[in-house]
Amino acid sequence: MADVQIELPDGSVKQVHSGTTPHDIALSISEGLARQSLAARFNDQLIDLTRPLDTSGKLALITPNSPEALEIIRHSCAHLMAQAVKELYGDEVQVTIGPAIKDGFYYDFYSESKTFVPEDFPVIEAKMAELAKQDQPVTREVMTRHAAVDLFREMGETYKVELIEDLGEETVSLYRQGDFVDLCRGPHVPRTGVHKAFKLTSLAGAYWRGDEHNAMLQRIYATAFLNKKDLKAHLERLEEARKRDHRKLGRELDLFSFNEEAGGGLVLWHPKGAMLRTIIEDFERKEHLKRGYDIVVGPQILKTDLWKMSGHYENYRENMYFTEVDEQGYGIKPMNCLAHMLIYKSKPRSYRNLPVRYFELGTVHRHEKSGVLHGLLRVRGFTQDDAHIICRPDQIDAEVKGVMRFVQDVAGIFGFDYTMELSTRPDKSIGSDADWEQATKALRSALEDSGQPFEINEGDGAFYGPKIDVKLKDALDREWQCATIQCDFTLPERFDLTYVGADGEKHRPVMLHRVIVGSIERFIGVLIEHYAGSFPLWLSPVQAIVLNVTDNQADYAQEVYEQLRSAGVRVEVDLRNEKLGFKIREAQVAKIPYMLVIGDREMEQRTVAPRFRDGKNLEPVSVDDFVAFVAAETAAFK
RNA sequence: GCCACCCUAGCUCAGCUGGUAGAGCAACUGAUUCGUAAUCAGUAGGUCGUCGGUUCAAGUCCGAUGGGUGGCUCCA
Repeated sequence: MADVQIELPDGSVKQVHSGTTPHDIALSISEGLARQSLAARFNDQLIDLTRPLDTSGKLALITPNSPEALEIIRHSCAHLMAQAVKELYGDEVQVTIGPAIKDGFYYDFYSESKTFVPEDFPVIEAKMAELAKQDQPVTREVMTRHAAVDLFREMGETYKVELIEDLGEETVSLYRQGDFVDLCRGPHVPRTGVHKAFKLTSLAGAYWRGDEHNAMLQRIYATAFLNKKDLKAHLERLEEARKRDHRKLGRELDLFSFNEEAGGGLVLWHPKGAMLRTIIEDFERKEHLKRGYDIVVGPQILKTDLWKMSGHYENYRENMYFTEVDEQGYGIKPMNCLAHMLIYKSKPRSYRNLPVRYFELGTVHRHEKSGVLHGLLRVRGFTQDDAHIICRPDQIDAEVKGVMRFVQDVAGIFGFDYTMELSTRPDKSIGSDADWEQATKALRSALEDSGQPFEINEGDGAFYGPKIDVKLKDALDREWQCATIQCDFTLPERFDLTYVGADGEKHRPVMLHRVIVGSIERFIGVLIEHYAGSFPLWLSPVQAIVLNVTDNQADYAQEVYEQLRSAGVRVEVDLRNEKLGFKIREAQVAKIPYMLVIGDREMEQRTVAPRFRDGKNLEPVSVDDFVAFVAAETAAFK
């Protein structure tokens, strides 16, 4: 048998016989290492511990401390769950796929007769624990495609058969533990006994291969960790995240509500929520004016014929609301671009006056499928901080960069981390190659200039142009698209937008659709979770509340309240005959930044004693000083 | 839209295998005037999402429908 050279991470080289496994090598180092190891990395490829090595190369053992460990454990745990399900429900259920995902794993099952319910979880978990306790060896075997197809067909696993047939490989690898066999690339942990900390978390429907025309599978979500302590910590984190759910906080802080008689996905903004909106809208108007945008306002409904001309009727009709009066059809706007185009078209344009930047806090309505509605994050009526930049082709680059800076500035003010994606030309698209190339280049160069990492979604652009998407995360780490910049070649064409160039001829401008926060509703939803409801002073719907200790200071407290209110501070006063501790608690629960306590001392000295919501008491200050403080903080977006 | 689950007082929740509803908080009333996260006592409040069915009898079982939750598909 030929020798091979195995280089270990510490640089040492072991001379071993071909066919030696990573497990053997681990054992030669120490028994503890061999016992702990879960898998191995050989020349940048993850392999099983029991995989014979027949070439020289670099080997690293994957132990629980390795970054890859969790993913391998979760993937293996998905097999354990499938094994348990097969043992419990046997031929009633077919297995499909079961990958590791962020924070856990899932497995999709198909069954005509068995419907999983949450009550099955403890039963499945118990079976998993039983199989883990048996510490069955997990073995890999390789067979030809035909043999594998025959095997799974015999077992009645038609989904596996389909997978193997579509794989197009001559040989496939299977993993076996006990009586359970699954098609899988691996690698897997060596024994089922590795699984000590797992929990089934939820049930969901999922289409086979993600296609809604396919069968609906039953997906069981679960999670697994290296040990029980990590699992417990993870479950506690989830619990914490649920506390900052914007739907819960929205009710508790009395910001907004929904009403089923009004309709799903239609937000009712209560006074405090509407205040928050107003603050953000005022901020938006100011920031847009600063950056050379013009504010415009379009109508809520436009004639159906116009939506036909724009292509929305053809491509977006099922998402639109229509109405008819006096035999004239109208469409309620799902986007703001049409009115902006008409404004542009209202008079001849010169190349000298481009770009035009039309900004509108435009309220749109889209009929979203009922199952996708989600608090403020996915609604049917929302207001976008929408703008359309109509420019010469040579101006795209500078305009896109300007928008990117705008996005970064705003993200910085709110303290958001975000991820960015560039989506390029899809198969079905319109516009010339040159247009696409120029626009994509402009977007890419703006992204590169931003200095932030970004991902590329090849072929994921809109049919009318490439786009940049910026995504923010909610409390549960789900990503929500907020800002987006899209190049559009279609609408200027369809609406015959032109400008007169230096040559006296008519030319076609380019249009950029862009939003900075996206939908105000969604943004506020994410914002609530981001701040866990404790908004910074400049955003707080109520910035301060005046609290008197006893009735004795009621008149002075009222006077302070009026003084603050007329100075522009968003302030409330609580003169109820309650103990101070009670009033503080209520203000605290309402997450009001400053409580201004007034007792006899403050009344005598004509001051207020501020208490911040973190519990810290500040030195008593005069009302004027407090007003100045609020103004300074607000100006600094604190 | 699809799959599963949920829907009891304003909120959070109890209500066993069917025998026409209960708590805490909030609200209201009264007493208490008390300096940094809950003073005490009392009162009121629900045709158990809606419609239909089974049953002598349904919050509890069945069906439909509305809304919601977690996903899938789609998307700001």
